[in-house]
Amino acid sequence: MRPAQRVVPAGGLPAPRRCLACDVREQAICGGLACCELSALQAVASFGRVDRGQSLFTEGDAAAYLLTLTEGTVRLSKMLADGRQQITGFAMPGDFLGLAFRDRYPYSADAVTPVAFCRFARGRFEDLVERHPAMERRLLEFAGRELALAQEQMLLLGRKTARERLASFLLAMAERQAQDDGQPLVTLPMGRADIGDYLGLTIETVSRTLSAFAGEKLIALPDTRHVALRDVAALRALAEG
Amino acid sequence: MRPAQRVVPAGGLPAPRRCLACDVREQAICGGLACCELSALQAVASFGRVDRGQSLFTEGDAAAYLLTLTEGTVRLSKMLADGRQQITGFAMPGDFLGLAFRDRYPYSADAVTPVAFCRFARGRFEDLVERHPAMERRLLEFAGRELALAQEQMLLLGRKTARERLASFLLAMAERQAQDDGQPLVTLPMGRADIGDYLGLTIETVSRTLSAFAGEKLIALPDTRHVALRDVAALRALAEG
DNA sequence: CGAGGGTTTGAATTAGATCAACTCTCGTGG
DNA sequence: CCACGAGAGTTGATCTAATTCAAACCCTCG
Repeated sequence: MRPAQRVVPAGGLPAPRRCLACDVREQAICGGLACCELSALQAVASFGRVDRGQSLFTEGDAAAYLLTLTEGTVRLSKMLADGRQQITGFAMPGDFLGLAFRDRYPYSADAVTPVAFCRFARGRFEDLVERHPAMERRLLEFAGRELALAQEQMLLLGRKTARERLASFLLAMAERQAQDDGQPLVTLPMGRADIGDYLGLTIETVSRTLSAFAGEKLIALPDTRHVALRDVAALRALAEG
Repeated sequence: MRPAQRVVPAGGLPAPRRCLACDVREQAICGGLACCELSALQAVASFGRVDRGQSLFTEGDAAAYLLTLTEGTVRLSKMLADGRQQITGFAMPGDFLGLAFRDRYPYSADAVTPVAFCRFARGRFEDLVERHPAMERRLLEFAGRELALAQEQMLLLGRKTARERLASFLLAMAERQAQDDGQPLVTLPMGRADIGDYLGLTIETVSRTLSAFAGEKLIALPDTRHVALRDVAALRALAEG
């Protein structure tokens, strides 16, 4: 893991307007809250940024803060004693980090790109949640979605082949970046190593499989950070077995 | 995918006393509720049983009911088009089924042993939850725990070897059956096929690995449904990499 | 006693990992 | 401006853990 986090105080908007101006408010837990709830939330929030490669928090640390991601991509990962790691997910703008509500973070969160976030002190956030059932409902909704994703990923990791895993991954990324044109162009914010650690594969297998897909005209690889899905139907058939 | 569920109306205790007499109330979502909440919950509950091998619900079905398991073991699984399946978890007494709160069940639930449960119609349950924030909090707590378990399982499926998976599984089962004596005797309610589908392995690999553990005196196998953990420390070392 | 499920054990096969070499890109400094 | 080096990605050859295929084995139950 790289150097620790250094939270940069936000410049820009004056505090009272910040949440209302937030791009990701509707997708985030802040969405659908009454305006008094929103301002209560804003009162316990602080805004921050970290550079690519820096850590937001580390597995096993005391869980002092909960975060809503507003810009960038974050890698969530768990590690074994000997250094093998599994990425359990990638968080993107609007996602909430810290849903498990445990004393210690059960996974690490590292910035894959430059990242901006809203940070809530855990104790104050929990008090707030206790007083506002609407927030609790919203969190439960988020947790349910996460849980369904996690179960989908277990199916992938336990039973799918390398080709099926990559096909599933590309389709999931396309869906998240949802521009529903005929041939989606997916941007990969993370490198091959992170894709491998997410799919339970090695770098080499990821690279080989993508090359194979390109050879079969299922995708095109204009550069290492972009994938054009040329045959979504075939990819979907692969992904579902 | 055996015959469908047939809910047997509960005999036994008269309705008003049922929840108060329930063995699993403290572990289940029903625990820690005020007594008025408990009786509201009881009002929308019906009790049922199914035999081993029967299905409680199937992936993709409309999610009409949510359940609390009171006796027995349930297998939760997702399937690919060609029949490969991944078991995402085993539910035991006190566990709640249906946390994802989606319109359709995202996985199937099948009885591994004879099973008894409390069943709540989804709509009525959600109304109830809306009116009782304490229940919402309790559900969030359950969802957080499930999420942490799912992430742990992703690490297992993505990065652990067969030996490490089996060691982790045996320790987790021992913990769940928590009788903290020196050499825990674990009962396996499920067969080798289910263990394999849970750990992302084949029946043969499960069987071979257990035999190898027995050969190394890490465990003893008095019969196929029981495992005595003879060297917990070594198993733990294995499980953590 | 014999049939049938679940389990174990053995031999052959293979998907993906590992080890290794090479390429490409990009940023730095001579 | 170009040489250089570092990091990321690709490609190739080999190896291996786990799967697959196959054959017992061993209970339980009619």
